[in-house]
Amino acid sequence: MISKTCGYAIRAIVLLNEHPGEKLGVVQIAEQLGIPQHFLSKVLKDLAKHQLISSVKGPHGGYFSNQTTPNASLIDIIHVIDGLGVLNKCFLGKDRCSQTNPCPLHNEFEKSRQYLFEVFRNRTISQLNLSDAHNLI
Amino acid sequence: MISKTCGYAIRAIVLLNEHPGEKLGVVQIAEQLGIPQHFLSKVLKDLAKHQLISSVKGPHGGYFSNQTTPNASLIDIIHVIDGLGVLNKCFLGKDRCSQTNPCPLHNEFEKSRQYLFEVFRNRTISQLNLSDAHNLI
DNA sequence: TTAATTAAAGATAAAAGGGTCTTTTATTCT
DNA sequence: AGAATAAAAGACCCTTTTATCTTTAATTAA
Repeated sequence: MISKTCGYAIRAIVLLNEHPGEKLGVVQIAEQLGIPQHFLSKVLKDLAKHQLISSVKGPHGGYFSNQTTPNASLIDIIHVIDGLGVLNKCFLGKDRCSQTNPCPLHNEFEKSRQYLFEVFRNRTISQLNLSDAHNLI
Repeated sequence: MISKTCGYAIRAIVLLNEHPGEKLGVVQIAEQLGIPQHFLSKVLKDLAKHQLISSVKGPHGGYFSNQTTPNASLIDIIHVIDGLGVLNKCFLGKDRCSQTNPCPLHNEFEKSRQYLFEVFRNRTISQLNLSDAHNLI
Protein backbone atom coordinates (compact mmCIF):
# COMPACT_ATOMS: atom_id res chain seq x y z
CA MET A 1 0.00 0.00 0.00
CA ILE A 2 2.46 2.63 1.10
CA SER A 3 5.72 2.57 -0.85
CA LYS A 4 9.12 1.39 0.24
CA THR A 5 10.27 4.95 -0.32
CA CYS A 6 7.72 6.18 2.19
CA GLY A 7 8.98 3.59 4.64
CA TYR A 8 12.45 5.06 4.24
CA ALA A 9 11.04 8.50 4.95
CA ILE A 10 9.26 7.41 8.10
CA ARG A 11 12.22 5.57 9.51
CA ALA A 12 14.55 8.46 8.74
CA ILE A 13 12.35 11.12 10.29
CA VAL A 14 11.89 9.00 13.39
CA LEU A 15 15.64 8.70 13.67
CA LEU A 16 16.09 12.45 13.34
CA ASN A 17 13.42 13.05 15.93
CA GLU A 18 15.25 10.77 18.33
CA HIS A 19 18.25 13.09 18.07
CA PRO A 20 16.81 16.55 18.77
CA GLY A 21 19.19 19.45 18.31
CA GLU A 22 21.58 17.22 16.47
CA LYS A 23 22.47 17.37 12.78
CA LEU A 24 22.79 14.09 10.98
CA GLY A 25 24.27 13.74 7.50
CA VAL A 26 22.70 11.65 4.79
CA VAL A 27 25.56 9.18 4.89
CA GLN A 28 25.13 8.70 8.60
CA ILE A 29 21.39 8.14 8.41
CA ALA A 30 21.68 5.88 5.39
CA GLU A 31 24.24 3.69 7.11
CA GLN A 32 22.30 3.40 10.33
CA LEU A 33 19.11 2.45 8.58
CA GLY A 34 20.53 0.42 5.72
CA ILE A 35 19.08 2.65 3.03
CA PRO A 36 20.82 3.48 -0.26
CA GLN A 37 22.51 6.79 0.35
CA HIS A 38 21.70 8.77 -2.75
CA PHE A 39 18.17 7.51 -2.81
CA LEU A 40 17.64 8.57 0.77
CA SER A 41 19.09 11.93 -0.14
CA LYS A 42 16.13 12.68 -2.37
CA VAL A 43 13.64 11.50 0.18
CA LEU A 44 15.09 13.75 2.85
CA LYS A 45 15.20 16.64 0.44
CA ASP A 46 11.46 16.20 -0.17
CA LEU A 47 10.73 16.08 3.54
CA ALA A 48 12.79 19.23 4.04
CA LYS A 49 11.09 20.99 1.15
CA HIS A 50 7.81 20.52 2.99
CA GLN A 51 9.29 21.64 6.30
CA LEU A 52 8.81 18.32 8.00
CA ILE A 53 12.52 18.45 8.77
CA SER A 54 15.24 21.07 8.24
CA SER A 55 18.64 21.04 6.63
CA VAL A 56 21.80 23.08 6.29
CA LYS A 57 24.49 22.60 3.73
CA GLY A 58 28.21 22.73 4.23
CA PRO A 59 30.59 21.52 6.91
CA HIS A 60 28.81 20.42 10.06
CA GLY A 61 25.61 20.62 8.11
CA GLY A 62 23.03 17.93 7.74
CA TYR A 63 19.42 17.22 8.47
CA PHE A 64 17.75 17.86 11.78
CA SER A 65 14.33 17.90 13.39
CA ASN A 66 12.51 21.20 13.73
CA GLN A 67 9.44 22.33 15.66
CA THR A 68 7.01 20.58 13.36
CA THR A 69 8.91 17.29 13.23
CA PRO A 70 7.72 15.68 16.47
CA ASN A 71 4.11 16.63 15.90
CA ALA A 72 3.97 15.61 12.27
CA SER A 73 1.58 12.74 11.66
CA LEU A 74 2.27 9.80 9.42
CA ILE A 75 -0.37 11.14 7.09
CA ASP A 76 1.77 14.23 6.62
CA ILE A 77 4.67 12.10 5.48
CA ILE A 78 2.58 9.86 3.28
CA HIS A 79 1.10 12.99 1.75
CA VAL A 80 4.52 14.29 0.79
CA ILE A 81 6.04 11.04 -0.42
CA ASP A 82 3.26 8.91 -1.92
CA GLY A 83 0.30 11.22 -2.05
CA LEU A 84 -2.87 10.46 -0.11
CA GLY A 85 -4.27 8.45 -3.01
CA VAL A 86 -2.45 5.34 -1.84
CA LEU A 87 -4.71 5.12 1.18
CA ASN A 88 -7.83 4.61 -0.89
CA LYS A 89 -6.53 2.15 -3.42
CA CYS A 90 -8.32 -1.17 -3.70
CA PHE A 91 -6.21 -3.99 -2.29
CA LEU A 92 -7.18 -6.11 -5.27
CA GLY A 93 -6.15 -3.37 -7.66
CA LYS A 94 -9.67 -2.96 -9.02
CA ASP A 95 -9.65 0.39 -10.72
CA ARG A 96 -13.06 1.59 -9.64
CA CYS A 97 -13.83 -0.06 -6.34
CA SER A 98 -16.42 1.53 -4.09
CA GLN A 99 -19.32 0.75 -1.81
CA THR A 100 -21.69 0.73 -4.75
CA ASN A 101 -19.32 -1.12 -7.07
CA PRO A 102 -17.26 -3.22 -4.70
CA CYS A 103 -14.60 -5.83 -5.27
CA PRO A 104 -15.30 -9.26 -3.74
CA LEU A 105 -13.49 -8.30 -0.55
CA HIS A 106 -14.46 -4.68 -0.26
CA ASN A 107 -15.94 -4.76 3.22
CA GLU A 108 -13.11 -6.77 4.68
CA PHE A 109 -10.52 -4.48 3.15
CA GLU A 110 -12.43 -1.38 4.11
CA LYS A 111 -12.16 -2.33 7.74
CA SER A 112 -8.43 -2.77 7.40
CA ARG A 113 -8.03 0.47 5.51
CA GLN A 114 -9.96 2.40 8.11
CA TYR A 115 -7.88 0.99 10.91
CA LEU A 116 -4.66 1.90 9.14
CA PHE A 117 -5.99 5.33 8.27
CA GLU A 118 -6.65 6.03 11.93
CA VAL A 119 -3.16 4.89 12.79
CA PHE A 120 -1.65 7.14 10.16
CA ARG A 121 -3.81 10.04 11.20
CA ASN A 122 -3.25 9.77 14.92
CA ARG A 123 0.31 8.65 15.33
CA THR A 124 2.81 11.46 15.41
CA ILE A 125 6.52 11.07 14.91
CA SER A 126 7.24 11.65 18.58
CA GLN A 127 5.11 8.61 19.44
CA LEU A 128 7.28 6.34 17.35
CA ASN A 129 10.69 4.93 17.88
CA LEU A 130 13.15 2.75 16.08
CA SER A 131 14.00 -0.68 17.29
CA ASP A 132 15.85 -0.79 20.59
CA ALA A 133 18.02 -3.41 19.02
CA HIS A 134 21.28 -2.11 17.67
CA ASN A 135 20.42 -3.54 14.32
CA LEU A 136 18.32 -0.79 12.81
CA ILE A 137 18.53 -2.40 9.42
CA MET B 1 0.51 -6.08 -0.28
CA ILE B 2 -1.04 -8.58 -2.60
CA SER B 3 -0.36 -7.88 -6.25
CA LYS B 4 -2.68 -6.51 -8.87
CA THR B 5 -2.16 -9.81 -10.69
CA CYS B 6 -3.46 -11.68 -7.68
CA GLY B 7 -6.47 -9.38 -7.65
CA TYR B 8 -7.14 -10.40 -11.23
CA ALA B 9 -6.92 -14.05 -10.22
CA ILE B 10 -9.36 -13.66 -7.36
CA ARG B 11 -11.91 -11.78 -9.38
CA ALA B 12 -11.66 -14.26 -12.24
CA ILE B 13 -12.03 -17.33 -10.08
CA VAL B 14 -15.01 -15.80 -8.31
CA LEU B 15 -16.59 -15.17 -11.67
CA LEU B 16 -16.00 -18.76 -12.76
CA ASN B 17 -17.44 -20.03 -9.52
CA GLU B 18 -20.56 -17.99 -10.11
CA HIS B 19 -21.09 -19.96 -13.33
CA PRO B 20 -20.84 -23.59 -12.28
CA GLY B 21 -20.88 -26.12 -15.08
CA GLU B 22 -20.27 -23.40 -17.60
CA LYS B 23 -17.12 -22.88 -19.64
CA LEU B 24 -15.93 -19.32 -20.04
CA GLY B 25 -13.24 -18.26 -22.50
CA VAL B 26 -10.41 -15.93 -21.61
CA VAL B 27 -11.80 -13.24 -23.88
CA GLN B 28 -15.15 -13.41 -22.19
CA ILE B 29 -13.74 -13.20 -18.69
CA ALA B 30 -11.29 -10.48 -19.61
CA GLU B 31 -14.03 -8.34 -21.09
CA GLN B 32 -16.41 -8.76 -18.20
CA LEU B 33 -13.79 -7.87 -15.63
CA GLY B 34 -11.86 -5.27 -17.59
CA ILE B 35 -8.60 -7.16 -17.46
CA PRO B 36 -6.03 -7.27 -20.29
CA GLN B 37 -6.79 -10.45 -22.17
CA HIS B 38 -3.39 -11.96 -22.73
CA PHE B 39 -2.25 -11.10 -19.27
CA LEU B 40 -5.27 -12.76 -17.74
CA SER B 41 -4.53 -15.76 -19.89
CA LYS B 42 -1.33 -16.40 -17.97
CA VAL B 43 -3.01 -15.95 -14.66
CA LEU B 44 -5.74 -18.46 -15.49
CA LYS B 45 -3.18 -20.89 -16.80
CA ASP B 46 -1.39 -20.74 -13.44
CA LEU B 47 -4.62 -21.29 -11.52
CA ALA B 48 -5.42 -24.26 -13.75
CA LYS B 49 -1.94 -25.71 -13.38
CA HIS B 50 -2.56 -25.87 -9.66
CA GLN B 51 -6.02 -27.35 -10.11
CA LEU B 52 -7.83 -24.40 -8.61
CA ILE B 53 -9.83 -24.29 -11.83
CA SER B 54 -9.95 -26.51 -14.93
CA SER B 55 -9.63 -25.87 -18.62
CA VAL B 56 -10.16 -27.53 -21.96
CA LYS B 57 -8.72 -26.42 -25.25
CA GLY B 58 -10.44 -26.27 -28.57
CA PRO B 59 -13.90 -25.29 -29.76
CA HIS B 60 -16.37 -24.86 -26.93
CA GLY B 61 -13.43 -25.03 -24.60
CA GLY B 62 -12.56 -22.55 -21.90
CA TYR B 63 -12.06 -22.33 -18.19
CA PHE B 64 -14.50 -23.65 -15.64
CA SER B 65 -14.80 -24.30 -11.94
CA ASN B 66 -14.12 -27.78 -10.63
CA GLN B 67 -14.73 -29.52 -7.30
CA THR B 68 -11.94 -27.65 -5.52
CA THR B 69 -12.87 -24.23 -6.83
CA PRO B 70 -15.68 -23.28 -4.44
CA ASN B 71 -13.78 -24.49 -1.39
CA ALA B 72 -10.47 -22.92 -2.29
CA SER B 73 -9.41 -20.26 0.16
CA LEU B 74 -7.90 -16.94 -0.78
CA ILE B 75 -4.66 -18.16 0.72
CA ASP B 76 -4.62 -20.90 -1.90
CA ILE B 77 -4.81 -18.34 -4.66
CA ILE B 78 -2.28 -16.00 -3.08
CA HIS B 79 0.01 -18.97 -2.68
CA VAL B 80 -0.12 -19.74 -6.38
CA ILE B 81 0.11 -16.21 -7.71
CA ASP B 82 2.20 -14.16 -5.30
CA GLY B 83 3.62 -16.73 -2.93
CA LEU B 84 2.84 -16.62 0.76
CA GLY B 85 5.78 -14.34 1.41
CA VAL B 86 3.72 -11.28 0.57
CA LEU B 87 1.66 -11.79 3.70
CA ASN B 88 4.64 -11.31 5.99
CA LYS B 89 6.28 -8.37 4.30
CA CYS B 90 6.81 -5.27 6.40
CA PHE B 91 4.44 -2.51 5.33
CA LEU B 92 7.34 -0.07 5.59
CA GLY B 93 9.50 -2.27 3.39
CA LYS B 94 12.03 -2.86 6.16
CA ASP B 95 13.97 -5.90 5.05
CA ARG B 96 14.26 -7.62 8.40
CA CYS B 97 11.29 -6.60 10.46
CA SER B 98 10.26 -8.80 13.37
CA GLN B 99 9.04 -8.72 16.92
CA THR B 100 12.61 -8.50 18.18
CA ASN B 101 13.73 -6.07 15.51
CA PRO B 102 10.59 -4.14 14.70
CA CYS B 103 9.93 -1.19 12.46
CA PRO B 104 8.39 1.88 14.13
CA LEU B 105 4.90 0.65 13.35
CA HIS B 106 5.35 -3.06 13.78
CA ASN B 107 2.60 -3.68 16.32
CA GLU B 108 0.05 -1.60 14.48
CA PHE B 109 0.82 -3.33 11.22
CA GLU B 110 0.91 -6.74 12.83
CA LYS B 111 -2.67 -6.30 13.93
CA SER B 112 -3.70 -5.43 10.42
CA ARG B 113 -1.72 -8.28 8.93
CA GLN B 114 -3.27 -10.79 11.29
CA TYR B 115 -6.76 -9.60 10.49
CA LEU B 116 -6.13 -9.89 6.79
CA PHE B 117 -4.48 -13.25 7.22
CA GLU B 118 -7.58 -14.58 8.93
CA VAL B 119 -9.72 -13.24 6.12
CA PHE B 120 -7.54 -14.87 3.52
CA ARG B 121 -7.42 -18.11 5.43
CA ASN B 122 -11.13 -18.37 6.18
CA ARG B 123 -12.86 -16.95 3.16
CA THR B 124 -13.47 -19.47 0.42
CA ILE B 125 -14.34 -18.63 -3.13
CA SER B 126 -17.93 -19.70 -2.68
CA GLN B 127 -18.34 -17.09 0.03
CA LEU B 128 -17.41 -14.29 -2.32
CA ASN B 129 -19.24 -12.63 -5.12
CA LEU B 130 -18.67 -9.95 -7.66
CA SER B 131 -20.50 -6.70 -7.53
CA ASP B 132 -24.20 -6.93 -8.19
CA ALA B 133 -23.75 -3.88 -10.30
CA HIS B 134 -23.48 -4.63 -13.98
CA ASN B 135 -20.23 -2.79 -14.06
CA LEU B 136 -17.80 -5.46 -13.00
CA ILE B 137 -14.91 -3.32 -14.09
C1' DT C 1 39.38 33.77 -0.47
C1' DT C 2 40.34 29.13 -0.92
C1' DA C 3 39.58 24.44 0.29
C1' DA C 4 36.65 21.31 2.28
C1' DT C 5 32.18 19.72 3.25
C1' DT C 6 27.49 18.61 2.60
C1' DA C 7 22.80 19.09 0.75
C1' DA C 8 20.47 19.75 -3.82
C1' DA C 9 19.81 18.59 -8.30
C1' DG C 10 20.05 16.00 -12.40
C1' DA C 11 21.10 12.27 -15.48
C1' DT C 12 21.13 7.26 -16.08
C1' DA C 13 20.41 2.81 -15.15
C1' DA C 14 18.68 -1.50 -13.03
C1' DA C 15 14.71 -4.20 -11.40
C1' DA C 16 9.98 -5.42 -10.99
C1' DG C 17 5.40 -5.46 -12.31
C1' DG C 18 2.21 -5.31 -15.95
C1' DG C 19 0.91 -5.60 -20.65
C1' DT C 20 1.04 -6.98 -25.75
C1' DC C 21 1.83 -9.91 -29.65
C1' DT C 22 2.98 -14.29 -31.93
C1' DT C 23 3.48 -19.16 -32.21
C1' DT C 24 2.38 -23.75 -30.68
C1' DT C 25 -0.56 -27.42 -29.09
C1' DA C 26 -4.76 -29.71 -28.07
C1' DT C 27 -9.56 -30.36 -29.23
C1' DT C 28 -13.83 -30.30 -31.84
C1' DC C 29 -16.66 -30.22 -35.78
C1' DT C 30 -17.45 -30.85 -40.77
C1' DA D 1 -8.28 -35.41 -42.94
C1' DG D 2 -8.77 -30.51 -42.67
C1' DA D 3 -10.40 -26.25 -40.83
C1' DA D 4 -11.58 -23.76 -36.96
C1' DT D 5 -11.24 -22.77 -32.15
C1' DA D 6 -9.28 -21.88 -27.74
C1' DA D 7 -5.76 -22.62 -24.17
C1' DA D 8 -0.61 -22.85 -23.48
C1' DA D 9 3.64 -21.05 -24.11
C1' DG D 10 7.12 -17.87 -25.28
C1' DA D 11 9.19 -13.56 -26.77
C1' DC D 12 9.19 -8.94 -26.24
C1' DC D 13 8.02 -4.23 -24.55
C1' DC D 14 6.43 -0.43 -21.45
C1' DT D 15 5.99 1.92 -17.10
C1' DT D 16 6.94 2.61 -12.43
C1' DT D 17 9.81 2.12 -8.72
C1' DT D 18 14.13 1.83 -6.76
C1' DA D 19 19.08 2.59 -7.06
C1' DT D 20 23.53 4.73 -8.64
C1' DC D 21 26.59 8.17 -10.26
C1' DT D 22 27.88 12.92 -11.32
C1' DT D 23 27.57 17.80 -11.04
C1' DT D 24 26.12 22.05 -8.75
C1' DA D 25 25.34 25.20 -5.06
C1' DA D 26 25.56 26.65 -0.37
C1' DT D 27 28.12 26.95 3.90
C1' DT D 28 31.97 26.76 7.02
C1' DA D 29 36.63 27.03 8.62
C1' DA D 30 41.32 28.00 7.99
